[in-house]
Amino acid sequence: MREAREVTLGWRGKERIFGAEKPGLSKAMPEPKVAYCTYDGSGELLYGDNLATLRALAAKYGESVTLAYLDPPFLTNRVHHAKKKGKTLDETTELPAFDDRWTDRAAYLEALGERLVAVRELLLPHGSVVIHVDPKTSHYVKVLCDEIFGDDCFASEIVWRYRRWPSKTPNFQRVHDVLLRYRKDARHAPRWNTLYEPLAASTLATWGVNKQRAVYAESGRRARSSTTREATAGVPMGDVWDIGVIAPVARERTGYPSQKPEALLERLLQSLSDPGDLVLDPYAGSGTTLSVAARLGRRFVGIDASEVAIATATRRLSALETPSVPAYGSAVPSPSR
Amino acid sequence: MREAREVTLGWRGKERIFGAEKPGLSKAMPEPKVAYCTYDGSGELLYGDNLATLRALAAKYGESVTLAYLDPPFLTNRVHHAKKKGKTLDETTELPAFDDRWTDRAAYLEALGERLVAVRELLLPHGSVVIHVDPKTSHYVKVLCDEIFGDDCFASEIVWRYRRWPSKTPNFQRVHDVLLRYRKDARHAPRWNTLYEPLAASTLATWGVNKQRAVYAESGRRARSSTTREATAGVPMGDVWDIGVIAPVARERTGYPSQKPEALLERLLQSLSDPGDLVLDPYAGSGTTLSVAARLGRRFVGIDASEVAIATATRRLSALETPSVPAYGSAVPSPSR
DNA sequence: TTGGGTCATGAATCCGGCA
DNA sequence: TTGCCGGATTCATGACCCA
Repeated sequence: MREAREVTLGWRGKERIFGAEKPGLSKAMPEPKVAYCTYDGSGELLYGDNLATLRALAAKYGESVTLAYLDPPFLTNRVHHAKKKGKTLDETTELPAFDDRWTDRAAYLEALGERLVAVRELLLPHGSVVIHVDPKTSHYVKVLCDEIFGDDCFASEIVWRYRRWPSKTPNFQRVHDVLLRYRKDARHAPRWNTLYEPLAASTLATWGVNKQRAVYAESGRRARSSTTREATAGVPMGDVWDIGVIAPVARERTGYPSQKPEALLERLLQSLSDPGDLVLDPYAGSGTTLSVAARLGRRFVGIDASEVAIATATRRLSALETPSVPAYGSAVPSPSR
Repeated sequence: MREAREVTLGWRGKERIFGAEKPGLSKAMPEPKVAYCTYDGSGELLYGDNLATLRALAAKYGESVTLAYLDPPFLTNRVHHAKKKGKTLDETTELPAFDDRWTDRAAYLEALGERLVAVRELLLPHGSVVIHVDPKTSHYVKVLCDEIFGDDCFASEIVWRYRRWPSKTPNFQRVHDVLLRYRKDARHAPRWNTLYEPLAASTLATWGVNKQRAVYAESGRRARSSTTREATAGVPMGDVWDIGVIAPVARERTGYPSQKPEALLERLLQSLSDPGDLVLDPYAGSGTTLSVAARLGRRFVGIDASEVAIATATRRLSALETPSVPAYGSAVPSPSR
């Protein structure tokens, strides 16, 4: 009775997501190849279809992942290309990096749903998934995820606010992406480290850098607040993050489309995983997640089916392990703004 | 065939939304009462159920609204109270303002969906709807709206980012609401005025306050940009808005729960309506939309079914029209006890 | 008039205590 | 054992007062 009033997404053929073949049973499953492995074996990059690979990982390792970050295509119905600089500036070439064309929204959601179900199998009870989407797809993905993870496991909608060159359109400029976070198990204390942001200007002006504390009158009623001697760490980080897109000339930039800033992944990994934890990225792309994981001492597994992605990520990871080459960015956590 | 693959929300009893009785046919429809009307007749506040009232308005006026702003309850499953200050601080009393309890999510979506269908009937071809929700409900509401308005009429997801006191939670602090904007008709140029934000600090440092212009080499390739003599108006406004919540001691504050800042409504009205246009708010509450509409020279219609809301909004609107009393007269101790 | 210092209190969220 | 209620936590910000 109650069940029948659940609100879910519906389309023809949806059952495919949940009725998926069990891991290891499909004969046609191509064996994923190890494209890169760190010197100490703490991280690897796998070349192959991510669905098949996720199922193979689940069969082999079971629950082992503390944080899974998924940066799937955004249902743009286009092929995205990687830019590669030639010797001269005119010789810049483009190679197809990934294909984001779908017969319809249902096909897109089926593909993503199957992968989310497989990722969930790999999560530890205190683990999280973060799915990176845009404001056109986020709503469908959230409703789908509520069904897969349970709406009581929904933790946060994180808004990544960036700044970019404005376009001339009779509308508010689109300057944000959305990250959905789910927990594996609502009854388990999640892995969590609180990060802090700087205080608001008005707070600094009024209270300075010391902690506030409420003061109560003898009657028990609230009186004025006072400051303490103790310095505050700042305000606990919110769910709206102001992080610049990677500038066209940034050192970090690889030319791979859809590349995300390292600062974004740093925040996620620092708050949702500890050193030594296993981080998973089934849409590894240019390897930002893996690179940040390596720098922050997390173990990692990345998967991608695109040759260009594998080449880009491999190059990036090797550069990290070669001490003579400076690593990207600094390990210093950057406060917002 | 194609139809069957549409992705929509499903639940038992959903057909109610679209199969609603036609306006004017229900005998039991209570006649809405005019609770307040401006001196020149350009704005009014109606006391009654908003669904019945919207249908009555549609029958009477047809398409006439340029901007509809809806601030429905957020599915909190609680009753929300208005605070009323007594003579002494101890005498602060609470009155129930609105009831946000539902049997399930489906019931909530049915109620909202019926109202959205009725609101759509009232929109001019170049009109917009803006629905204010929180990150727990926004996704369901967006999927529902895609069905009602068509996903090609989805215009923006606006993120209202605010600052508030922190809570101790092993999660990112929730510090944003979501506003969904839809157009009535994708083939019609929408009502639109571009607003501007101040330049980012980094831009100011590099470029100063003058307009940038891209410079192209003779080959047609992009060279470095230059500044022009002309001062820039700033960056066209984005879809992430940093606006403070109404401070506990602000004049603007009425004590009504869920009250929204006037700054938020100002941005919406200025960009999505012109002076003289008709603005509709079916969940008028404390009357912020109406008050801002009156100040900005827009015509307006507000509806609410709560006595406390009607009293609060009426007080606020009268204060605006009484020149001897400073605007925001709501902060003045009310004469009634 | 402008500017700095003081005050009040909130669409929060967790946790512990008691039913 | 589970579920509800109240206490504790401690940032943000406009109003006000006074120099």
